Amino acid sequence: MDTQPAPDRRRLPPDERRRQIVEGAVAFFADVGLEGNTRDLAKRLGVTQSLLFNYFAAKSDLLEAVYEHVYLNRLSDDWPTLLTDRNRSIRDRVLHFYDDYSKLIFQYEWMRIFMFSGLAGAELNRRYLDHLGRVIFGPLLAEMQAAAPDPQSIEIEDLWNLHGGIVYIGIRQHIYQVPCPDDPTKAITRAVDRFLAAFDIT
Amino acid sequence: MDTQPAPDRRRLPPDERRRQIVEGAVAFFADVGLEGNTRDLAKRLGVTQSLLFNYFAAKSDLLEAVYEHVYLNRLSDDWPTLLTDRNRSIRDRVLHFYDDYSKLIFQYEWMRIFMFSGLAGAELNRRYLDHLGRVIFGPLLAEMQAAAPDPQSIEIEDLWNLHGGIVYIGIRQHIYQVPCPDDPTKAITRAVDRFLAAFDIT
DNA sequence: AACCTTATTGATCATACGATCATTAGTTGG
DNA sequence: CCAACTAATGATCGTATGATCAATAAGGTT
Repeated sequence: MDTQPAPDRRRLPPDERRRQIVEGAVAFFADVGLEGNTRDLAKRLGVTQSLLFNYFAAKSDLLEAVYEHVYLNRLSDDWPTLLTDRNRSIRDRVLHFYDDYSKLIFQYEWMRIFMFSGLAGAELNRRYLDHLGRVIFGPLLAEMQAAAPDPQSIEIEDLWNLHGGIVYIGIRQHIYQVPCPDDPTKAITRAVDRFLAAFDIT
Repeated sequence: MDTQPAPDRRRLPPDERRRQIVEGAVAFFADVGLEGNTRDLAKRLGVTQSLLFNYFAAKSDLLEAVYEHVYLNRLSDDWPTLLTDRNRSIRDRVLHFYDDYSKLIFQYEWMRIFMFSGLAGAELNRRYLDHLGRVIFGPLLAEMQAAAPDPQSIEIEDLWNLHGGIVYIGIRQHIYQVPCPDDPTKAITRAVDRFLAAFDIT
């Protein structure tokens, strides 16, 4: 047996250390919740608890950085363009969107931190869902109505239902941690196809 | 202005006090999460913090009572019977079930405590979902397969998708607290009808 | 009305946690 | 190789929190 390879690599460049702390904090708070304590986090990072306060004046500031790290770039700007590209079938577009989207959100850290902050009443979640409604489901509803024989039959609430059924896979996987399909693609495809068929969208 | 009407109604019968504490604790922990502290709970109840420990040896015991109060009778024994009653149409049975079920679970306290305990990794949630799968979705799948022209086309995962889309209404309402339909009946009915139509179940 | 039982309280303890700061030691530039 | 800068540490503070227990007083019984 040899000596421990890196007993304590102290004195990282501040940028790097900060990044390390934030990424560790994301993983940590995703596990234990936003009320996880700074001592346990420091232990997991292999640094002292006081070091955290050299980089963040208060725990709430660290949580802000965690939010920013997790929420940033979670919604691609390309999706509205993708969803309104009438050179492709609605089915193609929706499946492509949910393929991308599920890869982004069906992740342990995102799912859990989103849920933790939602339960804490964070405004961030409402803003996110509002954004999702305006930027994704608004245009998508218009596209579907344009493609459906009876446009008035589709409502925004139907889209939320489609969405909820899909998101629920991630909730089962990462929140309740019950057995569910490793690859959600099949379930998503079937749900989308049922949805489009119901409105006679081809 | 008069004196306070009931400054402190002390000395309730133990059973009644215990019930009052548990019910208050359900509401309290649903609001602030399972890590809410006993002093705030006592303040909300209008009793001293130490009184709580006369009824529960530890906070964890109080939480057990909260779980029991919230989870108990959340799954009616009648539903399996209802769902397998072939004198009624599948549509009737499913709508009836989700009418009952949504009334039971689309409640602030249930939704939030279920989510809080799920995030905390509680075995209770897995047991509940497992029970749901065996007692509700198992029989329901069999009924649908018996009623569908192509029985093999329906999978249990499709039922979870239907379920998730419906449950997501409650999640939006009570977890994220975003605008959503006051009465979910319409959205549920539409989702169920789309589902049954997709499998040609009449 | 006095008494007794016990539900309830108030004071208190031990620990957990966020936050602070003087001290230590890793790294870089000359 | 040394000095200066500062990243990182360790000790410590104040408060919050779960839990304990002797003292108190509400409410029924006689």
